[in-house]
Amino acid sequence: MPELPEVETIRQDLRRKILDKQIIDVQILNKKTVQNEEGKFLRILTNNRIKEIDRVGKLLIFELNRKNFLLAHLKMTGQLIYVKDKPFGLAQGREITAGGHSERNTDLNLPHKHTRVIITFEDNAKLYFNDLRLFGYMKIVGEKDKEKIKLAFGIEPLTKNFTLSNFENIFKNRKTSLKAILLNQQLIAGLGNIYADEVCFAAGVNPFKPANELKKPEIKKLFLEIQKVLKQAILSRGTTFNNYVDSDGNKGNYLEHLKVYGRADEPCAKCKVGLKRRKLGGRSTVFCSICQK
DNA sequence: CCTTGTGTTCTCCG
DNA sequence: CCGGAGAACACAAG
Repeated sequence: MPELPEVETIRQDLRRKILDKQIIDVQILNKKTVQNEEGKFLRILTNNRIKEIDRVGKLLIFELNRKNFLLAHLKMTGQLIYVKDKPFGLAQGREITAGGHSERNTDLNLPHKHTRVIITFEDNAKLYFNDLRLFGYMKIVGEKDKEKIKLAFGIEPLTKNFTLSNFENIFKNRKTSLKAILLNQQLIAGLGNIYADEVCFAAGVNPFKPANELKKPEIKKLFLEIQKVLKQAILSRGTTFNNYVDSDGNKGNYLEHLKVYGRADEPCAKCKVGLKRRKLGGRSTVFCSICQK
């Protein structure tokens, strides 16, 4: 479940690894993952270079030469794993030394049965797009389409465009629940089920509360907590609940910071009363009925 | 049965 | 009957 902090972690790491390197080979192992005609995808990528890596919400945008853009969305179970050229005699990826704080949970004997696309660079390093459930995708688009897609997203919460007044406007004249607002990518980009629940708890607001019933101080608290939670999650390199790993195959460290997500029936961190779990828009939602009004 | 991100489709209301 | 909002569904696999 990569959300903004996880996708941002991948973006920052990959920027240092693959920028400006020539792509010498591309393999499509599962056609469903690539949303272009196969020949076009291979033709545009091969011999091209990634000039910059951008992100909007949970979507990665690799800027290529000649005004082409490779979009990559991980959806629920996608991974982008970078592996340097293997020293002779060692299995791919096994040379990485121990000692990191993070725990490796990915079989780095790549490719494996969930590898869908492999991009090879001039130094024989490889970028693997793995995806167990086949929801994720890669797609090459031109500049016009790229801009159109970016415009469809709402405010980026960690940019200067995210102002209290912009945020307040989102709540006006809307009857839907607070959490539905937070999850709506066309309003605010990047929050998913984990961070939406965490932000509601941190702000002390009930996720089921209708948007137009929120008071100004509640909106302000949400505004501040969105930024605080996302920044801390990025510093922790994201949350690994099930499937997520960074581009080195390492887990994120934010799991231990989660106060509500995945903690139904556990005591609330603030008041010690058992956390509740209810469905909201088909999504599991965990909250404290005492601390979140 | 459960898990979730997002695009599409359906329904409701003024 | 139109527009928009919001809810429901579809998808995928383990």
